[in-house]
Amino acid sequence: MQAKLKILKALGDESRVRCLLALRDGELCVCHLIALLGLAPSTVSRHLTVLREAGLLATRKEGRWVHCRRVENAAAREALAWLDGYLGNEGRAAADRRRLAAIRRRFEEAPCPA
Amino acid sequence: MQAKLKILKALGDESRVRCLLALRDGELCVCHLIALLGLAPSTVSRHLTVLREAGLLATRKEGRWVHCRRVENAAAREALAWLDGYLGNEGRAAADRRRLAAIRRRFEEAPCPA
DNA sequence: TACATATTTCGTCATTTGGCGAATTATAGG
DNA sequence: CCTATAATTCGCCAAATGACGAAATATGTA
Repeated sequence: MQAKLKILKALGDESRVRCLLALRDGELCVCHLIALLGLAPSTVSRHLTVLREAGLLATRKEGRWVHCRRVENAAAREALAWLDGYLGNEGRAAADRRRLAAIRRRFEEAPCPA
Repeated sequence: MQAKLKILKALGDESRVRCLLALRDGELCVCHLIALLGLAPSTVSRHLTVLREAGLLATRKEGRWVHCRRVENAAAREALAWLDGYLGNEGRAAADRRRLAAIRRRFEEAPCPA
């Protein structure tokens, strides 16, 4: 029960939930998430560590950037699929999705302003 | 998103999850949950308040006893149904179910030892 | 090499959390 | 009434949490 409970605990924070929902459509780099959440880089990094340690998030380093994606194992997928259905259409998640599109575009032109 | 997030936060604690799973098979009185968790009555009461404020738990007073049950609305049911599937068969939950049967039996004979 | 960028780690701070025991409230029974 | 029982509320404490900024750690670029 401990592993899944850790997942539950990790889901008990709005910023972390927003990160996970933002990753529905594929990988994002940390600077995207920093821009999305509007929090200090160190704070976002901490949240991502919690998600990683809960087994919900995997990261991949590419040059200076760290790309984040959801983890694919059973315990994570079960939780994430439910999360998507439960919160994926709530106001905040929809707004984030729109903002994220803009952030993606912006980052294709200019470097990360984090 | 706030209401559902409150639910998520409420689910981020092992004792509260155990209470909710214990309530799968129907109402329980607070003293059953106290016996099940092995925590101080005041602590259990606090957890139950969190669950009630999250909209997951309803209570009904009958004489000296307070009976707890799961709430039936959509947001709660969605979360609880998922929780049952996700954690309902984990070791701890199964053990709790067994212990609960014993606790129920015991309480039919003697008064609450909380 | 020197510098800028992306991210993490660390130290600090205020707030929240989960636990307890003592006191309080409500109700049933002698 | 008085007492016992079931719960809750309150005050306390230690530990965890979420936020920040400063410093450290890569890594690409001039």
